[in-house]
Amino acid sequence: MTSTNNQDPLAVFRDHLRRQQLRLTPVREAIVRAALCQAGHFSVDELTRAVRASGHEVSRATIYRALPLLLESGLIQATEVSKDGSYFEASFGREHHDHLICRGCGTVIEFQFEAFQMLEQQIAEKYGFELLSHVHELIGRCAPCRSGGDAHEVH
Amino acid sequence: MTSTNNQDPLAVFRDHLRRQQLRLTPVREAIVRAALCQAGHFSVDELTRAVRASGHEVSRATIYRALPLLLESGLIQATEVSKDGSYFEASFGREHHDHLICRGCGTVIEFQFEAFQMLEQQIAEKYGFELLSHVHELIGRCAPCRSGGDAHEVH
DNA sequence: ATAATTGCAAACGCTTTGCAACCCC
DNA sequence: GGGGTTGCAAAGCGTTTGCAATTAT
Repeated sequence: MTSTNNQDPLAVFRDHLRRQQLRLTPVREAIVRAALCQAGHFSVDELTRAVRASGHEVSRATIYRALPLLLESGLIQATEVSKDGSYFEASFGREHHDHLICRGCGTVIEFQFEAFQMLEQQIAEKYGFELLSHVHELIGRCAPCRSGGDAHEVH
Repeated sequence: MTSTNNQDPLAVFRDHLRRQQLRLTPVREAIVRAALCQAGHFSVDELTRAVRASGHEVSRATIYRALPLLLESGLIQATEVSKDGSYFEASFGREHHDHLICRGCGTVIEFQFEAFQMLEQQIAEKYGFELLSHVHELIGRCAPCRSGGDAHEVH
């Protein structure tokens, strides 16, 4: 129950900016409004179009520069839509597993927990989906990184 | 219990290639070997370095062209490491939720299931992690796409 | 022999950044 | 008026692709 959480999101945003001596410009305001109006998930391009549709010229560069501010102030969050690709792992003959990842040093621990699979199956069925695959990653800080202070930066 | 599953991975790969009238070249063989030797997760660059370290000149382009073949033949899988960014959603005042995504039409359904959170917490503790966030996406085919045949391609 | 494979370099799409003009505070 | 903000265009980065030479079958 923080003080700003029940306020108008724009106030939250302005406070966040002020705390860093940054400015609330009309363009940024339009970006915030547009972002909050988005029904569900949106890409940078979709947000850009939405801002422009609201009558504000804006360059993609400005959107890109504003996004971190919206994220920091908690108005939006990165959806982490599963990005198939970029990383791989050998799977020949291996059991399925999910990942526990340390944000500090990048360590990846594999874990298996059948209970998850069953619950996932139930949810898929509930919505009439045929389940093909899933992404399940737990992101945290491992014991060494928690005590050791700053990140080690590996992977 | 398919016929090839217990064979040597290279045989699986060769079979897969042959089925499509593709060729097993020394370079591809080296790529397969290197991929299977990788301890855990690897990027395209890491794989390229590994192949080169094994004594084979190879261009990144060739690696990129070979990866789909390894994926199709089931020797490796895309890890889908959470790619923070690219997609966002408004989070101001919203409850946490996870996503059920249709591979056919891109529909995203949000779901909440407390049981997951508790299990995740348990796993994190088991490995001494402080849990910061998680990514949990179920990927499947929605009812319309299952019956309607081919994808609709939306989002 | 013939069609697949390869490396190179150019093209691509998305994101970041340097810079000069601009404008909020 | 000073320092943050913006747009533009250029640069980056990872991935894809056209092409001519090469090679597996």
